[in-house]
Amino acid sequence: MSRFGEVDDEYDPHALEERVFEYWDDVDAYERTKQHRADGESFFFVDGPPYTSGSAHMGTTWNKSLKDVYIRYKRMQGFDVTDRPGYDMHGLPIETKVEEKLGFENKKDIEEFGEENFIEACKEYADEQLEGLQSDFKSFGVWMDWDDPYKTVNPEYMEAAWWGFSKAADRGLVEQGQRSISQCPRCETGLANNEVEYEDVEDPSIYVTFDLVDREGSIVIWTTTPWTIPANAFTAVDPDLEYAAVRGVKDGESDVIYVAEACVEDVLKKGRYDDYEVLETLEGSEMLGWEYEHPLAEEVPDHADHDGAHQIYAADYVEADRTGLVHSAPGHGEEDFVRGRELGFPIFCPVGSDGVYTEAAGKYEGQFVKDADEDIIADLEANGAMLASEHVHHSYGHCWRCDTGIIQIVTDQWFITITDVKDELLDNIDDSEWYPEWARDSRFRDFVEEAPDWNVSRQRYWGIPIPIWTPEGRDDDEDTIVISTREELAERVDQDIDPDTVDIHKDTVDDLTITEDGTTYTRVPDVFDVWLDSSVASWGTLDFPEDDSQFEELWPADFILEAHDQTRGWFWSQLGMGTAAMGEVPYDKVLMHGHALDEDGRKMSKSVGNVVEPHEAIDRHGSDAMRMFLLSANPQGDDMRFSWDGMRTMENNLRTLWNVFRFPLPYMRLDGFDPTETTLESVDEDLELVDEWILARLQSTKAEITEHFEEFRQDRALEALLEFVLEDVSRFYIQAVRERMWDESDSPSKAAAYATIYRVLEEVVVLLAPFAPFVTEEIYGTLTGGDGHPTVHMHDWPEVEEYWADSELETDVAYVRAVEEAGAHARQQAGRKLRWPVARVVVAANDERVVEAVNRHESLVGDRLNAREIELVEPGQQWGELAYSAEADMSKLGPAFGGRAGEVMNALNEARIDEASLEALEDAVDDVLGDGDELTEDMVSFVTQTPDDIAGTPFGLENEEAGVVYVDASLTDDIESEGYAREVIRRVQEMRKDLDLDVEERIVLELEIDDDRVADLVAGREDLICEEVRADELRTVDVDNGQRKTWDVEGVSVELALEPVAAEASD
RNA sequence: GGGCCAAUAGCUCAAUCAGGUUGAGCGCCACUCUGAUAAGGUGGAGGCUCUCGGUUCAAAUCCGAGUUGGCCCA
Repeated sequence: MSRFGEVDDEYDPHALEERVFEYWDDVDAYERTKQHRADGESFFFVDGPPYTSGSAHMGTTWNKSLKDVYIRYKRMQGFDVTDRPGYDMHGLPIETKVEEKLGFENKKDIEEFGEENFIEACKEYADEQLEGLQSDFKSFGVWMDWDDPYKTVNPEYMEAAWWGFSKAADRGLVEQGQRSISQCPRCETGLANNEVEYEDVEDPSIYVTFDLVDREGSIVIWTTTPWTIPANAFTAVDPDLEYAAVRGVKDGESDVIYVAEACVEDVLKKGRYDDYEVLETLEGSEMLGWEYEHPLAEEVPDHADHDGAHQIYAADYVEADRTGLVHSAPGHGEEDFVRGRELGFPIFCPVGSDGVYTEAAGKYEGQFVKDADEDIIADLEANGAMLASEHVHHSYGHCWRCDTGIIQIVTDQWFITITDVKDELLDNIDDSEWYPEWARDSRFRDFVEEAPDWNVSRQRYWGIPIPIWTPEGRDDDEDTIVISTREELAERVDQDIDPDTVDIHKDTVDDLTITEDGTTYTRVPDVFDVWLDSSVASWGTLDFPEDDSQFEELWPADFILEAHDQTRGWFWSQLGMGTAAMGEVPYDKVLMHGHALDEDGRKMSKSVGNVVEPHEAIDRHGSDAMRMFLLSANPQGDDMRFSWDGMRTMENNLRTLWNVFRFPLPYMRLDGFDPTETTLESVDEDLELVDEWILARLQSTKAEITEHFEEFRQDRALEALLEFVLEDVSRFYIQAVRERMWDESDSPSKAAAYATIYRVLEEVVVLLAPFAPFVTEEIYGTLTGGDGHPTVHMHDWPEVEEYWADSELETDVAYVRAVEEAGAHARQQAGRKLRWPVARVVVAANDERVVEAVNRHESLVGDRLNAREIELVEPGQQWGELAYSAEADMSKLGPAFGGRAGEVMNALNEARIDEASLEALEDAVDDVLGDGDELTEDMVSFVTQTPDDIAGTPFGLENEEAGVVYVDASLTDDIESEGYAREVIRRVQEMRKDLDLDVEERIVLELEIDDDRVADLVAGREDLICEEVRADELRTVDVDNGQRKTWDVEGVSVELALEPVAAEASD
């Protein structure tokens, strides 16, 4: 780009972004930026791998934008940042998508299709999805190493998982065992807790009576899963809870039932008893050991029949809810299973992995459990064991992928027994720093404290095979071989394989056997839970252990950043795996952001139809605006509401930046301004106050932005930067230096303004580059020509230059601006447009610094407020003809007046007095002051009430009242003369614009004013008018080539006509 | 059912930790400027600070109980 070249008149994000993409390509911007930092201190960022199904939604887009902004920021600070993106490509979600595509119903279809073919189809599908995600991420300018992402399906990555797992096994943390797990009967695999989604469904709700063996009556249990009744082994009570024996009467017959005392009324009502009587109450502990009969003993002949079966036991999962007695089936429920094992019971589970009753279920054999509910309910009724049967709406777990209702069954699974290292896990949490802190201390810690052993085995195909080989014919966890690398695999297996080329997916490794000491070992057929894949990302991303060149230096990760759903996901799996394998937490700093919600704060969901696609946002407002909008949201734990309005605002902000940037370009070009020669340092002597001020503001803005970045509050950094650009640069500085740019001669002042604005723009663009990488690139290129870096993203992060810092000056100008704003307000109150001069502006200051500031900037204030004269009233002095009231300071009034403080405040606010003294004030509020009440200086501040013709407006900084600006709007002939002249000028300018005249074009003007007095006043300013509108003479005009128009100026009719001089000459 | 977080102007948020007359930006409306012009400036309207209790002279703020939303867990 050539320096100060022509740029688009308007900010057009789409054309601009397209140009920048091409430019990046042409100059290898990304590669060179990375290369530029290759020798820097390393910063190890690890990308949490998105799952490759579906495209990038607004949440993913937010996540990647955040990553990009911090990566760019760190790079600019000189760090060599690891930026390898990752993709999570294994797992059930992809299997189910592929099954859907192929029209498969269950595992049998897959087996017929062939494991190898199925795995290949999954890989193809995942790769397709990956490409879609990559192009989405690239489209909004994320700079990561897209040519070399880590993929969880690559052999070297799978090996990283094997290695980690084998380290955990070395520490004795891998075991096989029975567990009660959530099983998806369709996918025929166990699910991790975090793969279970809860939905509201209708289920049976039954109250069942178990007849007692040694005494009259029965106990009552409640359940929503009738299909677990066949597996009942015992019933649980709370030994400390009060229970009651109740005789209920129904249809003339009576039953004795036992329930918790608190539940008596509810249960009897459910059972539709006409009347009841409490026979006795007893503690749960007194019921322990009572024996009862299995209500389906005949239907299920093989039911649990061991010693101690069908008795009452204590358990801590009992609550005084429903009946206060809990039907317990250790072959199903997790708590039941744990308690059953404690009691030493054998586990009876008559249900297969497909949810169909086995032979052990007797009468129900071959039925799908949920379908058997009806039969079981009917049988219980027939057996007289049904107290009440109804239905209930409740939330019930479903498979996260196929939406099938899960069942709890006990099966053999492989575990990483992280409960054995719970203390270590909790200790390791403290080695990580979280933003926000509560995410770690409240949320994460709670989760880790309660986390059970990690079930890592899945009975599926598309995953990393579990690298465990067991002696043939056995599948227990004794004498196992755990393989850690491909090399080790090649060495130990009986078959001949090449470790460099072998793909270690299930179809390949299933056939491999190991023979050692005369024993043949075969692999356990399971694959890993997909969460184990990403849990090893901190070394998998380095291709460790295959490539050990970086691990030592980089590990653990310096920084990770994900949404709050990853507390139970990646944040946890990495802690678990890191601790099990390495004894350490694999990350130092964690930034946890929220989810992207719709405009109403609801979750975006396809079924609701409120999803905003990122590409639509880009189409409407551009990538830069979208990024800035996303990055303007607080990243620490809070959810973000998407807002089209917010998007538009960001685009408008960029448009203002664009206008600020292109405004000085024509002048700089015209004057041949060369920023390498005319540097800020070279024009130091010629800098005007406003230049020094904007440079000082720039320094404190830089400091503020960097501080926010270090606290992971890029939203606040952006806010500070935008405020600087919009408030300080656009609305104040540019306004103030415009006239210096118009100066046609080469003045030192103009050079100083150029150098200042150049420095400001350059640094602004660098500071904004991490947020808006496109527009900043183009601006930077235009400013630097060939002299800068090839890309703004190679630039160093701007540091505060103490030389230019000047907090006193910043404060002074802040006062001046406050005066100006208040003056403009007062003008409006007085009904005097800015075009009309006012006789004087009086600044009544409360503070000596205001006096200084206004003195130093008197002409600036005078110009801006179009005042003939600026008058100052020193602190402590009073300006004539003012009335006063008072404002109360509640922090003083409260303690002094107690309950009456509010009343006193109101009286003070309403009081009107002639002089600002406490005595006068006390008199005015006499009726609310009691005997001995006294007002003091610090309780009140006086407020002025102004006379006619004069409007006053208070001004100040941040709640501190610094004084009052009065505008004297009384009229004189001189003022009216200029005012009317300005009215004429402005209308002529508008007509010039209508005629599309060039700025330099000369005209002749005709001027006809109805009102004699006004005509005289305007005549006195003919020179001014001619000069401003570039009129050569005033005379009658032939409007064939020009324009004639009659205007209403403050009620006076003014006829104007003009034509260009050139046009007239050609007549 | 339990844990964590949030709730303040139409919208996005600040003020909450350390109690003292609720603020900003955007949007809307009116006015204004006219050599950045699909830009700029000024003003106005707009708040039972989610509800109910408590502590206090004083509560958006502290405490308790709810309601709604989000995430997590069962």
